[in-house]
Amino acid sequence: MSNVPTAKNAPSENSPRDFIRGIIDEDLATGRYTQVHTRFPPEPNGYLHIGHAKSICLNFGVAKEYGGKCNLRFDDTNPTKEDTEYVDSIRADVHWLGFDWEDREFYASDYFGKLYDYAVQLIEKGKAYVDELSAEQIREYRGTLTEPGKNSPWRDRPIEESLDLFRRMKEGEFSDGQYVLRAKIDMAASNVIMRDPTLYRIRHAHHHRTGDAWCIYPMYDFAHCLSDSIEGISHSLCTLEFENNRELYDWLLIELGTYRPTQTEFARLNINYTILSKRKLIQLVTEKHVSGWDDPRMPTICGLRRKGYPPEALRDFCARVGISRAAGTTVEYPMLEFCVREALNKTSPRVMAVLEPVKVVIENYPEGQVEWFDMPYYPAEAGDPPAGYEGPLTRKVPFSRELFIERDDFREDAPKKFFRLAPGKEVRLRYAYYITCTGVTKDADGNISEIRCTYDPESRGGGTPDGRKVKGTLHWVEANHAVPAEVRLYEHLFNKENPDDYPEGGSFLDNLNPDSLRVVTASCEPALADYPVGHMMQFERLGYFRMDEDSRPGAPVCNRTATLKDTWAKIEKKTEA
RNA sequence: UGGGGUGUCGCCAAGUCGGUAAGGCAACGGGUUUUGGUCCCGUCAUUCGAGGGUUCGAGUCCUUCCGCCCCAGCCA
Repeated sequence: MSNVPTAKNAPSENSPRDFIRGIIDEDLATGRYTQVHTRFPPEPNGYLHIGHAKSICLNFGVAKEYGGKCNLRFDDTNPTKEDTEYVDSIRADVHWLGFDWEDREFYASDYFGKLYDYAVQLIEKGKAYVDELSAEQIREYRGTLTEPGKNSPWRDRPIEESLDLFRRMKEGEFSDGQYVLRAKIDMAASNVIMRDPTLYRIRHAHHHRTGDAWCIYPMYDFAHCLSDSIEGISHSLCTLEFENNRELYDWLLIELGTYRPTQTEFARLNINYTILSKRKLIQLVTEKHVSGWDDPRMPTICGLRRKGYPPEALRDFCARVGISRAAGTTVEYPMLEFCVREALNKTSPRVMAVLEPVKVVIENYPEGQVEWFDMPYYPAEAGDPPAGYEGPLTRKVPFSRELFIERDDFREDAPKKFFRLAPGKEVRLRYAYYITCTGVTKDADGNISEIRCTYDPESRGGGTPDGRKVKGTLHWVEANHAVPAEVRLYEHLFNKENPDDYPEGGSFLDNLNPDSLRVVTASCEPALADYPVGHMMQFERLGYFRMDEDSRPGAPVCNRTATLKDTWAKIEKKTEA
């Protein structure tokens, strides 16, 4: 009755508008469809990446906005490439992204029986035939983009004969490649896909779900439209490269007289400095250019998750990027990073860690004394703790005579706009004291081994009675309580905006960035020793980090998710130039 | 040189019936600030791939041209 969605269920104001939602509005208004039913149909032959996230957000998003449904369907029609490892990862990734297919998890292989029956119907109608040309011959007979193809000598084989042969193909009487089932359409069609496309091929291979029950498998074009039809899909959304296949999609469903979904194509996602080709992603993994599918430098969902990208950031990114039919457009990586920072800024507790430490000795601070400061995880200006957060709001941080600060935060010869620590200059140590640099101690090689300072006892907490201002506030870690952490700093995996841009005879691998991973041992505040795997935090003034799976008790491993915006680096660069 | 698509600011992307170019990212100014972060405020397309045409008026209509993407798997 009345949860039949109509155009009135149109998305709210803040939902992104795009041509697909426009089409749905119209279909609902004209009554072409009365409900929105989409599907996300991955082939389980690899891990999902951020390009898939766009499709997932679109399909599940549109269904939700219109009060409809979205199925998860595995397009598992090619047993030689597919595996349960992939279906498991896909299920996990879609869930992690925040979408739920409820009880609608389907497999094209669920329909092998029905699909076989449809194929028989097509043969009976005289619209399909069993061909015995070899793969090479079929290619030759197909013609070229500018020349028509020619009919197979088996094209007009009697229906009964095709029926018999097709049955025997299924029974396993023939070897791989001996016969195929082809649609009888038009060998002169200008759309090459319509030149008697192959519908079924023989593959004596073990299927991850149907085992050895079948030795003939339907092709994508045959299985996909019918799977959509069987599931009652209204809007079958796919990427642009399937545009040419739409004619066959429609042809098959019309010939078979079944319920007819509408296929609509949209442009796939491209991001600069990254590669989203499944083939190349597999190559990166198998040739060990990365540590695995979930290497934080990978654009896979699991890689981004491990790097620390939150699902809401990915969803936000997909919404901001939008949907269009303009192919070959490339989104700039900073757009993704913006979404990540925006999500993390609101939810990440602040802590302190020093990536590249240099020692500071506070000459007038009592030797042996340790003070413990209560420091807020969620400083007021950084927003409130995330909704539902019930953990501690502060932690204890020790302070003493010997500290570490970031090497970058000190300059012997400070440039004009440098307002961090330098000889004679005063800065604030976050939440602690004001210190003034009195000099440096150097080792035999002339490297700074210690920065000597004095502190103002009146400035405890980070302010002074006289209200004097300091321009710089530095993060720091007390030297004797510092917890060492392995910190993995990531850069783009490729050092070229378009990794596929390489000279003749080269490879995208030539564009691999040798510095995409840098590991440092950071000095962290004690609280860091106990955070669980997956914990997200901001290292003040540095960036967002995530506790990695490789962490061990007392030996944290942190992945840098993203840096904070660094205005100083920009100023410095500009003054250099 | 066949067919199918597509071209709006550095990037992504809105632009009903033709009515006089949204928004986001980036960038650049300025304010606030115990993160050179966040936040706030401001600047940023007389022009819509190019040329013609129709019209009082065109990104939107007509026309010619140009660029880019996809299709010749028994892959999806």
